[in-house]
Amino acid sequence: MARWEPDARGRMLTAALELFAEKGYDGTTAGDIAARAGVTERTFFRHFADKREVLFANPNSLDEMVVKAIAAADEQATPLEMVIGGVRAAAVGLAEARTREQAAQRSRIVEATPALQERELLKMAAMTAAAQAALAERGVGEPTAAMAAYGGVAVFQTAFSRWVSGATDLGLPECVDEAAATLRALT
Amino acid sequence: MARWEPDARGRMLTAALELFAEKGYDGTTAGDIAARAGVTERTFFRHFADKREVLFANPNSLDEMVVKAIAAADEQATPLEMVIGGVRAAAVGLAEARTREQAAQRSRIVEATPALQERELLKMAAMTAAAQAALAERGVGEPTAAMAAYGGVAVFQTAFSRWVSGATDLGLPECVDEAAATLRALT
DNA sequence: CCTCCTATGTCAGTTACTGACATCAACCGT
DNA sequence: ACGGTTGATGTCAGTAACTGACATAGGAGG
Repeated sequence: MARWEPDARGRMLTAALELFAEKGYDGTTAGDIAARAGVTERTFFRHFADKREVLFANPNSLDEMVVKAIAAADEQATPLEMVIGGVRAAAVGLAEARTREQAAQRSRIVEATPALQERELLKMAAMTAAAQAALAERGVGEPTAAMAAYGGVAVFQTAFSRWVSGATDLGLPECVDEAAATLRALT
Repeated sequence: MARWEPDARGRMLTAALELFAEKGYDGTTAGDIAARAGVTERTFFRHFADKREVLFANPNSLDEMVVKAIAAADEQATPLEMVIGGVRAAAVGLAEARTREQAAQRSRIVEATPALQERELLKMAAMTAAAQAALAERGVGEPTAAMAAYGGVAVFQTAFSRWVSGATDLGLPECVDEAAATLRALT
């Protein structure tokens, strides 16, 4: 018999989601989450760098998918097309990992809490930086790589927001296509 | 004679900048800043919602300038051009308020501290939302307004980053023009 | 001269973290 | 089988970011 119940991390993850939904992010302490998961607060902070990270603990990071897709993109594609292809791949991955309702519930929590919005924005900025670096790897010059990365991530954010809003029946990848078309129409 | 020295807020502002430069953001406590400004920690938190806000306490908010410029934009302009015009106006305002060296020093502090990056991203997101709302006011439809706002803010961020980097002798507004040209060339 | 207003001080309390050290099942080599 | 090592956890004390409640006293206004 194991010394402790297995999958402490998983228990904390679900406990956190439950508690955030019940009492809100600010209304639940790290100790609350730990208690419901049957561990101590100290253990919580061993698994998550801070309280916010519980909501951002993704095994299959979107960044990686974006980077891989950019690295594998067609030589003929423009930088913007490469990034859009990347975020589309990430969208496919994300939609496989979660149902829209799961994503929407998480989104509701994040949108209700500035501290969580900040963290989400930081993750998006990391994705932008990763895309930019991947473009540089493909030989895209500096001001262009930055702008293309921003554009691609903007497409992703717009698409995601529209997807979870329920304003459409489209899947997330199709929302990406839609947002990409909007971006192209801008100029 | 006044009961206290006047301009406590201003003293805290400069004390914070000094201390962050001397000991780093994480190395200075709110109490340190208050002490150097000759007030108590409690007073610090009465003036600033949290420790991060000391670095983001701008009297003339960039958002306002962007919004005003969009409201005043030429009827013929495309949504993207409206936002770019807005961030250009903000760039002019910012360059009037601070020297490049001041902006660069502040940038160094922010870039060295994830917590401050998050806050900066939140401010940029607020600017995006403000621009989007201003576009909506001008009758721009939803997916387009969001993408145009993202694009314009991306231009601003790229321009600002290039300006403070010292890689060019251009002024901030000219960096905006440059970044805008890069964005237009993307498609 | 009295009164309210406002900026500040004081103090106690909560919560997010962090470091140091202890514990003990499980695993690994002999 | 036995002993040493490892790794995930517990325990505990401490720091720092805030927050609420209440006290204080100059200054403005009647």
